[in-house]
Amino acid sequence: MWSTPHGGDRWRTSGCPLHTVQLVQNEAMYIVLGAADPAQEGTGSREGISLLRTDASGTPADGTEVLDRATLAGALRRIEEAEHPRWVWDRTRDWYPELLAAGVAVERCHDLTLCSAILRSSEFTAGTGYAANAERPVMDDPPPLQALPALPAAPDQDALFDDPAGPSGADLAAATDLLEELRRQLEAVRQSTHPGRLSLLLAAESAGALIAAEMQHAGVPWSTDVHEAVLEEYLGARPAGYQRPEKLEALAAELRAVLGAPALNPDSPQELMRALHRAGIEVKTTRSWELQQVHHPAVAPLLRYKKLSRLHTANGWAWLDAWVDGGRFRPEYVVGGVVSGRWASRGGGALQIPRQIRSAARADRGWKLIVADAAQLEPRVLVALAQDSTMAAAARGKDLYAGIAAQGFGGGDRAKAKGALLGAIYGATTGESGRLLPELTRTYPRAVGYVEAAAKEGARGGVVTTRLGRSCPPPSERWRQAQHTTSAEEQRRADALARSRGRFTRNFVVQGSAADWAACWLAELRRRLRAMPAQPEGRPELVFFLHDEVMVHAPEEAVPAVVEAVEASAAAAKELLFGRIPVEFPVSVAVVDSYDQAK
DNA sequence: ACCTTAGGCGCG
DNA sequence: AAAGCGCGCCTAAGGT
Repeated sequence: MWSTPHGGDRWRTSGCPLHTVQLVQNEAMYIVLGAADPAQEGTGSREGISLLRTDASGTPADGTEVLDRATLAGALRRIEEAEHPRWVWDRTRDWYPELLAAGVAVERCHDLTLCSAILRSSEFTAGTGYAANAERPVMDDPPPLQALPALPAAPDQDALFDDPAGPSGADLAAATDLLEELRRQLEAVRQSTHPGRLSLLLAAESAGALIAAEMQHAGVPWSTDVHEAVLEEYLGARPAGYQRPEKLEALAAELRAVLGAPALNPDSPQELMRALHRAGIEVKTTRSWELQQVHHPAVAPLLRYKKLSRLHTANGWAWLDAWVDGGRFRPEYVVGGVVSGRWASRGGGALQIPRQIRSAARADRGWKLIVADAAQLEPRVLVALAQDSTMAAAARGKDLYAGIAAQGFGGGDRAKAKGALLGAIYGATTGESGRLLPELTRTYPRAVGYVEAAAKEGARGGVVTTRLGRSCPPPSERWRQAQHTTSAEEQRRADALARSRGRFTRNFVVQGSAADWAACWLAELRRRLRAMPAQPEGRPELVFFLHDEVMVHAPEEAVPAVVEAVEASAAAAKELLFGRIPVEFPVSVAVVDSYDQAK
């Protein structure tokens, strides 16, 4: 029986069966890659790559080896095949794209920069002194995204390591320094309050860095023809230069006529607002949802214009020119780009591919897309975190919200159940979900209590932590200053700031733990895909990942095995995070020719 | 001529 | 049907 009437750790969540899943392999040998250390090697050359072997505790196994840049890729391939090490480097994104371009893939790594960021802020390592010692130039935060030059659609990867100004060039850290940092990190994990969870998180994060580079290398198979056909259908023929497409211009003309504003530029919110007011349409903003409430002949063409204009500017011909090359869409994924552990992206809007154009993402002939997403991931993660037995019972089926409604919540209305639960996770205060919160709290005190506690901790300036140990940033100095004030006016501002931070931390524990789960899912799936035998056409490849959704491009013969791997990996991720608990994390899997056919 | 911010909207 | 979380990217608008 997994449910006991009161208190304590009611579910057995310890004893993650790490041996069943090889995400974390402690027996793996580490090989540190960095610059040859001039002091030790006496070469004085920064061109050489130094390679240090260590055992699983970070103790050097034998002497260093210095590799020539020109022969590096070949040497790494041989070592990878013979020794299956865990490669250690400062930043995966500095090494791996070039290795992939040279045809070298590695099984696993330890990304010192990403792991450093986690360990520095994690509450689990607060007592280890790691944070105080980690302030070293090589482990500094990556520069802000705006400071980085935008990448072209397909980075020129012809020449391996021949760019002296490249990231693995002159600023490469000495391997001996990196080894020292690795040992500090391993020690921090050992001394932490949850070594098992943290080592899992570091392994998953590092695997994510490998996967991000591999996905950018592979790209999403993308049909320019299909995309252009969609654009022509919605917008008309491709315009010359920077003109509006035909159908967009026609809508603009209609709008000008209906509003009696012959010079109106509908792209200008200010002009649009004035024209709407002159026509007697009293809106406070020009947002679509507000316009939808209004009955006026201008509304329909305006909404249509906005929709098409969005398609044209965000994912039109210019987007195709910039981001699709050689039949592949190659966005850049930024692992560690979101504090919650989600990935960010840069270029091409990879996290916002609109439904309108998803038909252009299509499998090669003889191949399929396997599109899988975790059903209602965040609510299920909350159930597991909070160990809410009542809600777990509602989560037995495939549809958690229907299960909650079936337990009588909201008068059995599924939409109300969904709204209330998501509202609790996001911190809604008004509207229907706000009104339903008391009932939700009465019915599921543990689940609601869990996010309420996180909100309370954040509002008082505290830090909260995900299941595997990723902690949110502390409040800024300005936030803390604002909290003790005397004037009533400033106190209201301070309270608003406190509530805002509360909503952030409330959501952080759920979104971040869901990201923990997804990272393990993805890493385990990659491991299983790599273990599959190659088909004559090639082997399955991960081509896309979006928070709780993955896409695999695979030869048809491999499809059943891929589907099985997707599902097994989801089950494995659950056990890795929570052990054997009575909560399922079902994935819905679609085998399709194009992305739009999936849900 | 550039850079930043705001409004708006796409995705989860 | 929309407020409450996390993002990126577009244009217009308001700076310097």
